[in-house]
Amino acid sequence: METYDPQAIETRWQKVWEDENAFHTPNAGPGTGNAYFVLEMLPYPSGTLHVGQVRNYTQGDVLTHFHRRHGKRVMRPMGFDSFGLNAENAAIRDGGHPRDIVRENIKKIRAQMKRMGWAIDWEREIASHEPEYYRWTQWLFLQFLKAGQAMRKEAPVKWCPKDQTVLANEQVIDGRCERCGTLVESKMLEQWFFRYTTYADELLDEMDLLESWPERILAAQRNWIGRSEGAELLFRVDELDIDIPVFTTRADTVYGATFFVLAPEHPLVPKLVAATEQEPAVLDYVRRTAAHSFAERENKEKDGVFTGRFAINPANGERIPMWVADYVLMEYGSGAIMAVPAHDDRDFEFAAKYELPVRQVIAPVDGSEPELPYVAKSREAKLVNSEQFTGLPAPEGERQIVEWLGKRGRGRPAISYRLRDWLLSRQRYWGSPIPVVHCGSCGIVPVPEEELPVLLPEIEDYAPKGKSPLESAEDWIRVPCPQCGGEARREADTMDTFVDSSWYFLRYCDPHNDTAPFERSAIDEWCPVDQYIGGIEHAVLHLLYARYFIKVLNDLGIVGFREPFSRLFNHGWVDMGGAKMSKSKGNAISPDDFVREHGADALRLYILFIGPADARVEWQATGLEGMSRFLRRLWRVALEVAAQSPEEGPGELAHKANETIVKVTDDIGRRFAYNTAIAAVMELVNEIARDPSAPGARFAVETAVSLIQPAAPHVAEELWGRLGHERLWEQPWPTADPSLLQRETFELVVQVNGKVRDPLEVPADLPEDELVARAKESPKVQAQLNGGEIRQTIVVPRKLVNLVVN
RNA sequence: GCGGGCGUGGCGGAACUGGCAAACGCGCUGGGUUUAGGUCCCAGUGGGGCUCACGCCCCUUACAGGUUCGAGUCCUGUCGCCCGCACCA
Repeated sequence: METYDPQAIETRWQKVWEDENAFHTPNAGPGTGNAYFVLEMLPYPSGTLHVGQVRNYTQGDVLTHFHRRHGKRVMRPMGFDSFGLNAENAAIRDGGHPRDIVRENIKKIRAQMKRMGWAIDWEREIASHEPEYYRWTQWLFLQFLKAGQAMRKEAPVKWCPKDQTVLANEQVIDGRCERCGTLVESKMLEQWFFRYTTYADELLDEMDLLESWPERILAAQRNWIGRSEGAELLFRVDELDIDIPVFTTRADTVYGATFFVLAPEHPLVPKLVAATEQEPAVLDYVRRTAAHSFAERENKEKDGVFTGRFAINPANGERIPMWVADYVLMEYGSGAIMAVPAHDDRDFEFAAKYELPVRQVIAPVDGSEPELPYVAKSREAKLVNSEQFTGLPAPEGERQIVEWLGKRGRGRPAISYRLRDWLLSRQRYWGSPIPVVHCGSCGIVPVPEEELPVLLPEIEDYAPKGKSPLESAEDWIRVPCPQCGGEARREADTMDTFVDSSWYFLRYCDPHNDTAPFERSAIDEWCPVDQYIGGIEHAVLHLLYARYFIKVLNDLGIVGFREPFSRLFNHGWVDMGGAKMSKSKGNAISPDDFVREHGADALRLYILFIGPADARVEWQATGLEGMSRFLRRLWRVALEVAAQSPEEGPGELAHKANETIVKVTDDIGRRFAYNTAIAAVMELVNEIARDPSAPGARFAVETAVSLIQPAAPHVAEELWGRLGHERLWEQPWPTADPSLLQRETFELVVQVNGKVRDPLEVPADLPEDELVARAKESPKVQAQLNGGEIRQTIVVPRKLVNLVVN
């Protein structure tokens, strides 16, 4: 018998699919129906693919085939997130232009993807570094600018001293740069921001529109947005005519405020201490704090310095000392707090260090004496030492105090968010230029849309210098102002690559459009994405940015929906040596050797079989052999069955095959349980192998081949041909024959006191009382009953009988 | 501290709605085919006990309770692990 030769089979079919453009799905216009958009997250073209990424795209591939064969017009595109530091750093390290590095990498990855046999519509390929793409990234930026959603502002920002660029909040992990691990510093800089925070409530509330996002992602986003309801209270600075607002979630504790703290970066600090005895000490403290990285600041013991000033507590008129301390953050709330040491851990720690007074104003309702700090805020806690509010439950006390202060103009309910605006400018070369011009007389002027794209200039030296390398492109940077024609300079910063990936799925719908980013009709046909697949690492990065982007575009009337990704599946990553497999960790395993030795089908099957699709798994190459073994067995059995004259008839194999159809369809379509789907087909093949000449064997083999096709399309296609058929990739998905799902008998589980005593084969149509009678007849059951009296009989139709005795 | 999740053989895992725990695969053991190795085929493989044997019994899903005729699955508590956020007022 001819042996299974995966190399020959796979390259043959890959050529057929390529020649036929088999997986291109053209636009058919909106309302055509049946459109289904399968999308995996945009890959970053660093080097070559590893098996962890193979997992992502193989899962998407199974769904692509599955939905195609259910009659859907599936769009399954591919592209590359090709701007960014990775290519730029490689260029600095090894020489060469980032563009050439990216081009090389994309070429290699594309070849690997084709060799994996993934059903990708290559006619829609995009790459974010190409002018044809970033022209429209720039165009979208201008729409945001017009709408007031993009702006320049000075703010305390995170700065990576190694990459020499600012970072978005989301790119700082444990106080370190997400990319290089360097401790991140704080700088006060004027930068470009998207007004992310204006959409905080929509980003929270419209989570209801998401059909099946994993709870952990939603939780991470809720957590990241960090909405908290409280109040803003006004404290007057004694002897100065200045009011300073504070945000608090514990207005119920206002009578316990014994001191007041400002962040070192608070703009009023210099004014408070100007020309006072405390000025040198305070300014020195502010300077020393600025020199600390965020991580250092978080981990050190709290300290601070007295300003010499006092604030007036708006509730009781008390004079309380004002301090500057680094445990108060300028970025949150108003950058100043009322400190209530009796009921806040941090304030308590600070008060203990500087021997500041502690006054308890909340106590348990049961009258017990709590250990301080006592942070309870519930109906179990009541106010004490709080003048007319004493005795109220804490939540009610809060409400009344805010209302009372409000009437006197000293407070109001307020909401604060942890979310900060999205800092989008980067002082680096390899990104899309921000399409504006700085003019001495007109200020910031957008580049006219018809002049887009603003092309990246060619420069010699990409090395980061703390300001954008584009500054050195003198010819490029000097331009006449589009408004007044006077001398002006181009914006030299480039955009965060997350801007590129916030809209790429829209471009797939109309990838070659050169007069607009996309036709609205193309978007209406395909979007939102029906099934998005990607790793959890983008929980609060890409996934939140893209949601924001779409909401703005929807409000601008550019797209007709609120949420970009209807359904999201988070695949688990692949570990190697106990750590997540990645290029940067140096533990990446290339698929190439496995493809060469066992074939793409075996690797595809194995990566699906290795564990539940959403679980993290450890890479173990030994399991791959089992998949090769299975494919050889399938090959042998199929050829053997193909060679014999068909002996049809609904035997046991026909039942088994129909049950397998039901199981596999449900596993793939509803549960994303590719591992058990494959196990089910294996079971069927094992069953056929026991007697390939049994009745129904041919039907069973064809079913097995058809069901395994989304996971192992090459061998399935080859065997389908040898079984006398054609073009399996276009065949309708098999449906089960209900009459063959019915069996004449079933195995009745007979229990005594809940323990299985005798499984009995009985006719399917036996009435309940007959089932019980059969159960009682069983000698094994009789032995267990031991003549005892049956107190209760439980019958589960078509499953079991449970006899309960004393 | 807050939030999300997990704990099943030597290993990866299955058991979806409470109904035969360990499907499927890896590994291992024995046997067959083969000049040999590999491939391939057959059988076995959670623990303990009884039996010459066919078989039969008991225990077992981190631990302790609970609900139920029946719990890996539901509830309470404990222990352990993973992930995200964290000086957010």
